[in-house]
Amino acid sequence: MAVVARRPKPATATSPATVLRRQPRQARSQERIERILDTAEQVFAEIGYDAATTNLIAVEAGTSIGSLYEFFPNKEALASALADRYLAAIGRLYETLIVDEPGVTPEVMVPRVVGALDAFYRDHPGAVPLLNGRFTSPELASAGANLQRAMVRRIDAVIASKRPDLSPPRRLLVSEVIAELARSLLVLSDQMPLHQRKAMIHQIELAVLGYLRESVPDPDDHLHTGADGPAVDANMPS
Amino acid sequence: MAVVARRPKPATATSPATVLRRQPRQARSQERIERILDTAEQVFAEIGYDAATTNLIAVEAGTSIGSLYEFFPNKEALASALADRYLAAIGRLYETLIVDEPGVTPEVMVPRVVGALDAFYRDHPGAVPLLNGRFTSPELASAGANLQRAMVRRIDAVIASKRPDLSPPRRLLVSEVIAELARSLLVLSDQMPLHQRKAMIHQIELAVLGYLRESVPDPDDHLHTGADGPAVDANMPS
DNA sequence: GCAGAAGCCGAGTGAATACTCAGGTTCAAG
DNA sequence: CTTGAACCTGAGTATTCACTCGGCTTCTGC
Repeated sequence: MAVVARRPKPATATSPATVLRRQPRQARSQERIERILDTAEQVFAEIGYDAATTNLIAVEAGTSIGSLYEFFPNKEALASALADRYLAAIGRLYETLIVDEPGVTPEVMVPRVVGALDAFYRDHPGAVPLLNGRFTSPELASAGANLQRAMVRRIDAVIASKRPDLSPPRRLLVSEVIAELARSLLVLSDQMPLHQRKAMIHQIELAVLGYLRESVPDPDDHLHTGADGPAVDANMPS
Repeated sequence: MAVVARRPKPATATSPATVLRRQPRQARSQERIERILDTAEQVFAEIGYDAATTNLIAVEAGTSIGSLYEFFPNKEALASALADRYLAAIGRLYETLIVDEPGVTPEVMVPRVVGALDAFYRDHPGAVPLLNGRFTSPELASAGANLQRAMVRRIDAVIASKRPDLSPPRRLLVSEVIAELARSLLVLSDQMPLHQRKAMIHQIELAVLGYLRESVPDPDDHLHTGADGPAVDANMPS
């Protein structure tokens, strides 16, 4: 991985926020940019960020390196632009799926969210290493962390509404665990052979639901109230 | 990542199985090799395989590139040698911990295995990307896959003994899910900030146990026998 | 103590590759 | 139609980095 520029920095000290070196004025170049990004996504996913050369990306996109560098200041900007795409898409997904609606039980919501995320990562195999990789640039890492926090907040809000009896810190821990389970699930399913993937995903839904039952015993469920209440001791963080 | 030689292959067509170019005859060089490997482990873990240069590893190990290449045929051999170390250690760990003994319930074994693996990966942060990385060389990938299969087999054997009522394919699926949960847990805990890690690990144990209860209802547990028996439908793979 | 083997060193080599730039082409406004 | 801006091109540049090799040092067996 190691998304690090070879040379310390090119002389152009442009603002770090902007991903594009220059805004395109014509439709032709706008399309070219899209094509370059689509190709970069493919190439990164297939051979990894480091092994991907900017020349290869340009050629595969049917253009020249010169054009690539006309708009993207450097190789990392390609990764950043892709990350922006992914973050927006996943953010929308969360907003749509992790909601506090009356009839939506965990048994309904968990498969829904898990299924949607699985589908997304299947369609975008480059997203996992980009957002969750160990050696990405600081900007990408913090972008991924923000996304994770957003998911935690949404889950926390839903639990707060459904289960007002839980203490806030306890709720937060559970939310964090669920979000982490979800993230690791995605990393996992990303590495799975396709034929096992579907069955495995379903089992993982069971694991999440199992964790919920284990960790947050349902007061309405007379079958689970009994000697094994909060299952195991010491559920709180130190 | 992309553990791929820059040049197709150096002229020396040595056997691929051997990690060392030559066996050391003197104690001094044996120690040097160990030091190089220890340093490589650190450096890979800190900045990743690609960003790590062989020169840096040599210097950090207090030796010269010449000496490094005296024993290791190329950069990838360093990774292979490390993988061998890891595989042996984790294999021993499985043999010790995943065992079919009378008094050992899931509630005992799961925390034990999870704790040991967590400790191992904490002490060896390079192991996760090396064995579970997406763009490692084919040899490393298949080594990691073998390890995973070994874990599945051991879990399967234990379940077979404890729960002879389960059908073999069902058992296998459950074993695979548990092994995958364990693996993803490690990838996860590897990326966690240390202060959250302990609490999170415990919660993940709950998730594994919760999955077990959800997926393999305990016939002895009168609290869980009832209307929600096997919890959710369609537990079998297509 | 000697000879030869084993080990060690690090400047140097060649290939890979991120990025530039001078010169050409296509567009849009007047 | 003209003109200048936007756009495109790809050979070339500068740099990095895996790996070599000739010369030196240390060890071991006799």
